[in-house]
Amino acid sequence: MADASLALEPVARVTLNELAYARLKHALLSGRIEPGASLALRELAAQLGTSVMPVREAVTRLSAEGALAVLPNRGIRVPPLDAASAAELWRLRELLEGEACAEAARRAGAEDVARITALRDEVERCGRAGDLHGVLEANSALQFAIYGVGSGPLALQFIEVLRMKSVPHCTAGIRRMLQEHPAYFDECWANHDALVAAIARGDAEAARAVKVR
Amino acid sequence: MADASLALEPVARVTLNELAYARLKHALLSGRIEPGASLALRELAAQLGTSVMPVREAVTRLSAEGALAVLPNRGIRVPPLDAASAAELWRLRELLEGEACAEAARRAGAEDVARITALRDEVERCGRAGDLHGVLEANSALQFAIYGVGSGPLALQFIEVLRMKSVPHCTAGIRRMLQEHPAYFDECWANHDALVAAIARGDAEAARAVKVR
DNA sequence: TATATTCAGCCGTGATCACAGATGTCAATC
DNA sequence: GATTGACATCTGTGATCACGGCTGAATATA
Repeated sequence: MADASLALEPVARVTLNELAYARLKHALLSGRIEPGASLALRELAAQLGTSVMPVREAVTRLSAEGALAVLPNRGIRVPPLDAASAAELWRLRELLEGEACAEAARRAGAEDVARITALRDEVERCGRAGDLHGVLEANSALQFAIYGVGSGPLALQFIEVLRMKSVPHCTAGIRRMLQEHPAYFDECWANHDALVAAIARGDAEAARAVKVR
Repeated sequence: MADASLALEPVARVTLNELAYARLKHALLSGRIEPGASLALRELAAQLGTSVMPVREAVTRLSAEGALAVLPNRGIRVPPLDAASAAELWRLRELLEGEACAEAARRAGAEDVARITALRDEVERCGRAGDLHGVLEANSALQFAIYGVGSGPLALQFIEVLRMKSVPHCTAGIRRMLQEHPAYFDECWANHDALVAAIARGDAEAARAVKVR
């Protein structure tokens, strides 16, 4: 019998459907899919270089999470967001992301704070450069870095779903603001600063109270 | 042109994959799938009378939600729950279900309270009869009736996912308790009473604080 | 010219087939 | 008798095909 003490990490078996899901999720979270756009299974499959099969499962999953909507015979869209759903979405985001921030404040060590501070600077840098895609990407990285400190994978997954549902509807507004009223974002940077400061001094309730998007 | 003022509800287009999902979800929530059991795509398809296709998408979705786990070439199981995941699961359930109870207490009308009271009685009746399946089913109905009062579809969906992940691991323990220490459940009925009473008098914080499972 | 109709093309959904990996049984070997 | 080897079988994954439904542009009709 072979010696089992090597403790080799098993090779990650990543299926094409997971890959397709990750690709679409990232596109959604970084604001590259707009609410108006119409996608098609076969076209996405061609872009990924696979058959429709993996894409179909990825889309089924995103549709189940409410991040995409499949219109019977007419393609795939980002579903519209009515006022009631939007209100619930924000309430849940505040509940879950607030709790995650509080937990991060309770548990963050010095190295966590340093990493988070660096990411905050990156967001602000992209913002001042007027780089919409960069802002969304960096902002997402910042927030998930914060949530990752105190929250488990399950909470992170819920937050991800909530963000996938809201980001596409915010992108256009953010783009306009970035072009027309860049000064508006000073308030955002101030909120970022307040959140990072609250985490640094371990003030959970202050961290929960800050509203960052 | 036809008169459009009839305001007919569009016919629900329910696909087989949604149906398969609903069937599996219900089986999970009512404790009919045990953590040890091994399922197979083709067997489930045969039970549903369809091809593997719809079942595959339903399982993909449940696997994405963490309610089922797909082992590469070895079948489908309820994933094991380690201590850390279980702790996070309960924390999130308390956060979300507590919030939902609080919201229900704020908004419940007399007819809501009446409906909820009737369901509570049904749970207790099944419990006293030693009917495990009935308890799980009725308890699920009771809690979702409560959550449905004050929460939107998104919150309900999250709660559903959390329960799908925890119910299978609780079933065996509940069954044992029901057979060996039925008196234990008096405490549960007391909690149910406390929750219903808090909702009836609109005491949100009391409703949030009661721990019902 | 304006309206109704048809038809070709594209869509998601479901079924079926092909394939590689993992398992467990059974026989051959030492 | 214990161990190892091969093989039949069952698994999920991915590709391909068939089908009914919807859309939109071109055509026919008044």
